Amino acid sequence: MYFELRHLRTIKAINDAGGLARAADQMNITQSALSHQVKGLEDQAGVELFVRRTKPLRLSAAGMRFLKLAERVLPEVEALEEDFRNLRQGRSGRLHIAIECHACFEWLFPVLEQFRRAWPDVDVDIRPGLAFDALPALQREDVDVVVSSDPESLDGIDFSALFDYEPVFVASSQHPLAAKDFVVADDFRDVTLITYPVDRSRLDVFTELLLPAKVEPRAIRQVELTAVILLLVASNRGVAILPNWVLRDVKLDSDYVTRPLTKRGITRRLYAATRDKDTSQPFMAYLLRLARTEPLKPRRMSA
Amino acid sequence: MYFELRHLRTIKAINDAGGLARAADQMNITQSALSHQVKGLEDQAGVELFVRRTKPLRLSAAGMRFLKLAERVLPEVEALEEDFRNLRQGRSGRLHIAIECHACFEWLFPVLEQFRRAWPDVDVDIRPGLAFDALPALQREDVDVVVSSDPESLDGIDFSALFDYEPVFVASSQHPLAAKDFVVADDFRDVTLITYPVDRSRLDVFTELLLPAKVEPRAIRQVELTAVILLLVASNRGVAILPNWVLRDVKLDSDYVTRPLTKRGITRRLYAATRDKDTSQPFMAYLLRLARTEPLKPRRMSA
DNA sequence: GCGTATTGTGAGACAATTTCATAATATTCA
DNA sequence: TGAATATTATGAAATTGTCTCACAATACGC
Repeated sequence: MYFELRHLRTIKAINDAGGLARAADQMNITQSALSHQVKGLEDQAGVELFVRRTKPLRLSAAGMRFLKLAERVLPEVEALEEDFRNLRQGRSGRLHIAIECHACFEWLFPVLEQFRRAWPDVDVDIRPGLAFDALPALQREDVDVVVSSDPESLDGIDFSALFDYEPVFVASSQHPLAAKDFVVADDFRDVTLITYPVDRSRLDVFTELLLPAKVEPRAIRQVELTAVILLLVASNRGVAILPNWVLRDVKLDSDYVTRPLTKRGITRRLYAATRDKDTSQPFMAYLLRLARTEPLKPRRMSA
Repeated sequence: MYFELRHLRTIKAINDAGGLARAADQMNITQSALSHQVKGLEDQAGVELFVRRTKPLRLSAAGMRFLKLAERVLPEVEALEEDFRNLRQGRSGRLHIAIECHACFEWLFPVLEQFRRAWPDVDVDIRPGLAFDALPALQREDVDVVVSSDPESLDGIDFSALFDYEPVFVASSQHPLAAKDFVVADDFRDVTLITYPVDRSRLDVFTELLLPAKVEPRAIRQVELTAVILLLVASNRGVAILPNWVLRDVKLDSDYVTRPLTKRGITRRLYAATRDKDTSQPFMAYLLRLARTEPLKPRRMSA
């Protein structure tokens, strides 16, 4: 017993049109074809779907059940068809973003907030869980964008530069190192370093400064939330390295100071990785444009 | 762009089996056929449903939407198929009952209560609205049983006798007519008659007694609920004619008395009309058996 | 009843799906 | 890396299913 959507469409059409002949007209097929089809369907179901005592035939009790199913299912199917039409025209789609850098929440949220207004039909999500192996996940279409500062040459993957940022040293204004104009690797031997709870290979402090200099901080404390890191730093429980954009909106707060890493400062660049076939999609282009400009805009200062 | 359930089944199978070849096996079809089908489906949709970078191919973002639809829709379709299988075996079905006689609620409810326990998959309902034209509705499969006391010879309709009943006169024990051993038509000239709010042609008092004798009661009051009729009768606001089964469970209550109509009493017979093709259905036969015995069983007396 | 509207049926035309055989491509493991 | 294996793709032929055409059968309305 195998039903098809065709059958659901038929039942609904016959019910709507109030008869087999009219329904056939409406579906642009012969009345004969419909008659055959109904016969086949009733054979399949093993149940009489129509009452044939009267002349425009009517749905039987069993037929009514079939109709109910049709009226629940067909709209859903049509919604998907509409969805795909939009997808072809680039109006809808999926935008699941994996972020490798933990602090990126800070600028990504406002970006997505603005994005949603422009592309309401796009299914937006952030998936922090995939920090590992984000690029394979991108190739597998588990996600659609990966934000990363380490571009790789990968088949079918585009890396678009977003903006430059500077990992800066943050410490309490009471901290001894606050007296310096800039900090260097050796300065970390005697500090408690507060970091995000991720592998060292994904922390700028280590990759850019401490690992090359083979310096190990006195202690490391891992904290999830950026706001909490800043809180701990302000109360002089440790120091941190954070991207400058994080500090933008709290700079006037004088509980802590920021200093460059090394005399010249360190500059890094953030990239968005996308599948090349998606890169030029309208909504993807829109996101990239937004992500390039939004984080650099001035923002209101925190209280 | 036309989707079919076949496509939903395919997507689901490929996802479940984790690959096209395994899915083909599982569906008892060649791998080639599935490949062709998927190609056709993607052409239809105009959207890539699978990621083909890797070897066991995987669903793309768009494919996932398709899968979601499949997982919502397919169980519903299978439920209907199961429903039809039951229907063929007579385990499920519909039992919508039209009652012409207003008082039939009284014995029908307990009957259906018991029926439901034995046939939980049958869709039971009472449709009092259809009192008019109930038999055409039966032919049209708008209902499945009609309870009536006026059998007609109709094509495709069976009338099964249920039980005999006696329309009896009910009056307050204070009422003058309570003194008589039986009542006749002429006795009604000076009484207020309480009836159900239906046409006279469906009230036994009129069809069996008053119309033939051309007697008109002094006043008629129409009341919907049997319990209310009894209440009014008990407080001597009028008299009524009710089927004896209604009075069975309140007989010992001495506020009112019952008397036969005419010296010999009047006997009527109740029938269940069904479509002949349904009459021998197991659950229909069960209902008829129940309806023949249940109303005659002794019931607990009311308080 | 008779004309009209509606549904049913069989044979052939047409379209879609499946199979078979085989190529192309990815993955695995030595 | 390269051979062996697993997986998917493709084209042509066979098969199956669906539709059309012509007409028979049946119900409806006046």
